[in-house]
Parts: sequence; C-alpha cells; structure tokens
Amino acid sequence: MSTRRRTPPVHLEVLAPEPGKRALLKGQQTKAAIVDAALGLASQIGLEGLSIGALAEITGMSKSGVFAHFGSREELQISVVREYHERFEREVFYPAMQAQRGIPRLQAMFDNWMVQTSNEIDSGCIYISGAVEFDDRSGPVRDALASSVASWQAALHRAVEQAQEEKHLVREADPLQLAFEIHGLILALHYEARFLKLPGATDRARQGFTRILERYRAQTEPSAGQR
Amino acid sequence: MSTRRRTPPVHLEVLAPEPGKRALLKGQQTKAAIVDAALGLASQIGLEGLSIGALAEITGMSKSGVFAHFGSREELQISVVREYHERFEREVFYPAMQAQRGIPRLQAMFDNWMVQTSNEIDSGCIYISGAVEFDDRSGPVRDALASSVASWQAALHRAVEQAQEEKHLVREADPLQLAFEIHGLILALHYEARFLKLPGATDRARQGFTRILERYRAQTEPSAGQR
DNA sequence: TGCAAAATAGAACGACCGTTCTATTTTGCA
DNA sequence: TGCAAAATAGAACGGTCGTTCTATTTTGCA
Repeated sequence: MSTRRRTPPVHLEVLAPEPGKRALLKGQQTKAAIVDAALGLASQIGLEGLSIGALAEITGMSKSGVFAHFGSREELQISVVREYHERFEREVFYPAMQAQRGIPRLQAMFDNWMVQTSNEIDSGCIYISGAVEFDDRSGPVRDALASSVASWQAALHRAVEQAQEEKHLVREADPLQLAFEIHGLILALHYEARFLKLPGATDRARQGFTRILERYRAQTEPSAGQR
Repeated sequence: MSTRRRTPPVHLEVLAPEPGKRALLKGQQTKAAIVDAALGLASQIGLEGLSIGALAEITGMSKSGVFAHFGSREELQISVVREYHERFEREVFYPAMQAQRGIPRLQAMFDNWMVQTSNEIDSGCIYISGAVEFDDRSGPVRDALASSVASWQAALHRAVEQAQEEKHLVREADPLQLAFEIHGLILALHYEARFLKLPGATDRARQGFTRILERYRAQTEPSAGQR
C-alpha cells in the first residue's frame, strides 16, 4: 500500500481564474485538448475502448506525456464523463430552462435531448454505451456515469411535476412513469438509428412523445398564461 | 492474402444427424459447452470482452484447445450470437406463437420479452450490449447481431398487422411505430434496472405497454372469436 | 481391434496495454 | 532574466491478448 506518486495531486481547478486575462495555463490547456480528443474517441469506441496509446497518437504526444495529466486510466475516464456531463448540461439542460414552466419546458427538454441524440447517431452517446460497459461493475467511473444520468432524470421529474402544478398535465401523470417512457424513446432512437441504421427513427421518437403528452395533457384550457 | 489454415473448414453442421441415436459427437459436445460458457461470459462483460484465455480457464481447457474449435475469435463471437438467437426464439418467440392471433399474441410476445429481459437484469442482454459494441463497426459479428434483431422486429411488425386484420387494433396503428415504442420500453427497462438499479422498472414497462394498447385498441367489440 | 482423423495441450510469437522511472525541455512567476 | 516547478519524452516493465506451430492424446468408424 501507500503507492508513492510523483505526480502532485494538486488538481488546481482554476478554470479561468480571471476570465479576461489568461484563460488556461499551458498544462491545463493541453489537458483540456486531451480530454476533448478522449471524449471524441470514447464516443465512438466506448469508455473501455479508450487507450492512452491511441490518445497519444491523436494528440501527437507521448504516452507518458498524456498519462501524466491523469495519473491513471480511470481518472482519464472520469474526466471524460465529467466533460460530457458539462456539455450535456450546456446543450440540453440550460437552454430548456429558458422555456416556460410546464409543458413548454418539458417539450424543450425532450426536443433538445432528441437533437443531441440525433447528432450523436454518428458518434455515439457515452451515457448509453457507458451504461452497458459498466452495468455490472463498481467503482468511480460507474458512479460518475450513474450520478450524471440521475441528475438529468431528476430534472425530468421536476419538469413533469411543474407541468402538473401548472395544470398542463393531469394529476395521474406519474413523473417516474413519464420519464421512463421518454427515456425509452431516446434509447430506441439511438438503437434503431445508430445500430440498425433504420430511417425515420427521429420522427417515431417525436411521435411517441406527442402521444405521451396527448395521454396526460389536462383537458381544461390552462388558466391564462400560455402563449 | 490467402492465409493458409490448417484447421479444416468443414463446418459439418451435423447437429443431431439421427435424432435418436447419439446426439452429439464428443467434439461437438465440447464445442457446445464452450459456446454455453461463452454466452454466459459475453452476457456479463460483452462480446468484445470475450477472451479465449478466460474461456479456457472456465472450461478447464487450454487456450489452443478452445481456439481450435472456432479458428478465430470472431467465429467464436458469431457462434455466441447464433446461440443467443436460438435461445431467444425458443424462450420468447415460439411460445408466443401459441397465443391467438391479434392482441393476445402481441401481448404474449411482449410478456415473454419482458420476462426474458427481467431475467437478464443480472446477466445482461447481448442484443443490447452488442448493439453498443458494434454500432460503428462492420463485419460478420455485427451482421449476425443486426439480422437477429431484425428478424424479431419483423415478427413484431407481423403481430401488429395481424392485430389490425383481426380488428383488435385500429387502422392507424403503424406497426413500425408500435414496435419502436415497445422496443423503447424494453430498452428503458434494461437501462434503469440493470445499470441504474432502480426498482419498479418492470412495472413501468408493463404499464407503458398497456397504455400503448389503450391508445390503439379498436373500440368495437371484436366480432366474436375472442375468449 | 487397429488406425486415420479429430481433439487437445503446451510453448512460443508479436502486438498492445497501463504504468513506472529517469532524463530533458518548457513554462511562468520572483 | 534566472530558476524552481511543471510538462513532456523515451525507454522499459510485466501482463494479457489472439494466433500459430508442433507434439500428444483421444475418439470413433472399418
């Protein structure tokens, strides 16, 4: 035990210390570029397919040069998951928060998620590939994946609850049930479009979502505030 | 090119030549045992995770002894896919064909599929993990996976069409759309139960299927023959 | 029962893996 | 501008992988 690490465990987390002056130190900048390349690679061949040698070749660095930024392959994988999490929030979650509470926001969340998934048909989604790679393993990579997915699901649940509060959805609309079915549409889209290469999957996912809303939409005209 | 193979490419395909006498020769018997172990291993860690060394250890054989039965790792993977396909038909497809055409048969197909998926929550489903592993690769393993899945989907489409012919489902019930949504329920079940370890996923999948039927079920009492 | 063929073992191969160690270059603050 | 610290390179390690080759054992039909 007590493995001596020469690599200092600083983990500066500076990330733009003074947002005008100099964004990233050289090292952090290189690390960001590695993580970016790693995310691209992991999207295609999976987190388990990530190899430091391949990454070194892509970035034009040496294996040990790449390695030193992370200290272990596992830490590299975790960095990739975190990076994907941040991008997902930036592309899918935050923009949807601009929409009005209730069905408009729920619709925006689904639309953005679908656009993201459609864009990933050529590259792959690590929330999906990671789930099958780590579904019977334990450890920090699995935990990072699961907690990222869980936070997005929690956001979906809140959106459904708010849609009930706004009287856009009927009282029986179970947030867990709706999120489950919506998740299924996204998974089927990914499966049929990316693996089976079937056309029309995007339309089918959209139609499925419409049908879910039809089933649970409140009949009474929502009081006033809907544009 | 023209790699010389010592292993004869006979591929006897005898598979019970006279079904009463002697089921399998010794070699075939050993091969079947290896494939069985390989399917168990691949279910847990994926087709790409299959290693001949690990398989040799499980079966108590030497690496080369295992290898000689297949001639390549790829051929081993294909054998595993074929074996899973046969078991899926035996456990899911054929029993459902005993049910009456129309909704009863469609319901039986979904029920059997769900039971199969629920049983696989601890072991994994190679139609799902394989899709992620081979979604941007080409070759015979991918082809074997895709054609197996396609044949099951075709069976689902036929079942929906028959349910329309039997006037159990309305005319607008698009077989492709229904199969897509049902597939999504199964995928969400696998994801949430196996990866996220969330409880209640089985019930949610079942409820989702019920809701699909409610939406598309024909209102008129089916002419006579429903028990 | 004998004997060719099939099945299996065992050792070795080249390739790639993550990781460690040491040496060298580059960075960025005093 | 100098100098400690950070970043990177390069070689080497032990390990596992699929595969090949050769030798031996086992099988099953004549």
